[in-house]
Amino acid sequence: MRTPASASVTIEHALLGFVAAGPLHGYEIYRQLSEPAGLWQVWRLKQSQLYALLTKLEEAQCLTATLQPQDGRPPRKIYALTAAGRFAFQAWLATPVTHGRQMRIEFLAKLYFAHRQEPALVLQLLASQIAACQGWLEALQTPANVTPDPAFFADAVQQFRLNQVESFLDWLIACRQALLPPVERA
Amino acid sequence: MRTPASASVTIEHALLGFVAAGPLHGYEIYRQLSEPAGLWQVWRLKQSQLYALLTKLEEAQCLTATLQPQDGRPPRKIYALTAAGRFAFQAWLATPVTHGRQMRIEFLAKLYFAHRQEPALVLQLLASQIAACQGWLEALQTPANVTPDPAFFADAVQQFRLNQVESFLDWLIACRQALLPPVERA
DNA sequence: AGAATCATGTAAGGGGTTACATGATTCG
DNA sequence: CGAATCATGTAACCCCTTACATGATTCT
Repeated sequence: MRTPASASVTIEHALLGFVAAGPLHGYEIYRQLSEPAGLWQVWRLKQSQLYALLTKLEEAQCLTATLQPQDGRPPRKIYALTAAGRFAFQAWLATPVTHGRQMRIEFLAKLYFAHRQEPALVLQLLASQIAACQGWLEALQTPANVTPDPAFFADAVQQFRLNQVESFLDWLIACRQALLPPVERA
Repeated sequence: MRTPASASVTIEHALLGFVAAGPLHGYEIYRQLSEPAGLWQVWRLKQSQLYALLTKLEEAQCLTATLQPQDGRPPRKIYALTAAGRFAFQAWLATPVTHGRQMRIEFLAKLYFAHRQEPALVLQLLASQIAACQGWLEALQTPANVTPDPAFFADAVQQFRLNQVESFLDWLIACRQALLPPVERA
């Protein structure tokens, strides 16, 4: 009964990225998802969960399905993006993640699809995520988040978080460097 | 029906740490857990989940409960550690986490209880976690995990992981430095 | 012929979250 | 007197995971 209401652009929107290049049936999506050097590296889905998510995306009208009968086999459900689906996917792809815990899976998934779609997109994604991380850094250094009298545990947690964000930034910047044409170096 | 069987020393064993200093009733555990500068920083439990976990720990015979009636109130359930519970807690506390994703909550929880119990324990915990992280680093550099021909995405993921582990190590070592008596500097 | 794989799913179970229930005490 | 807090929980729900079901091809 509870409407998600607030913009919950969640990771399942990543799946739209497989269909973005053209209509596909469920099992083919599963195979692309499972390629060892691909998205599988960071997001491992069970087949059954994939089917559940596809059904959900269909209900959310991000995907439309058409049945393609096969002789002597269950019919394939060919999924294609709706206009809303294409919009939702591009929005997901362009939005940086808002918490450090989303870097490990969700941001890397964005990176995967950005690179698949159009390598130039990767630079935009990196830029907006770098800006977001710099924002986290400032928030962490805000007086409200700095414990007045230093206690071991609170300090350790604070340092841990600073350290995490800084390391994300280092990595993001290194990724950007790696993408700039080598010509730039003079 | 499936027995966890293999050593699944999970985070709920952290709760035993509250009782380690002496028997407590559920609500008091909740209050200590909710102190803003304490474990709350890293692990936020709903009251109902806390009660559920306490029940589970009781069923697992890590805790015993004795009812203490109060007039005009529901009786308090006073929890105390069993021998098995004390053992399980010490084992949990002494074991480094095995995956990077467990650093953010579970390792910091270990740190919290180690410091509460006995500051000297913190150094042992740091040392064993440092060793574990160095192991992860070596595993990541193993030929099996290094992609033969460099592809953008696989490389980015690999670099992300290396970067994460290195940053954990930096932080762990900085924590250790902060704990060594300042006398050491000459 | 028999086993494995392709290609869909459905069903049951476990764990966690949200919301609700209860009844006295204390605070303003 | 009314509201918030203390101090226990229970009930319903959602999500994910594991296991099972189906029925035809393809491989040995």
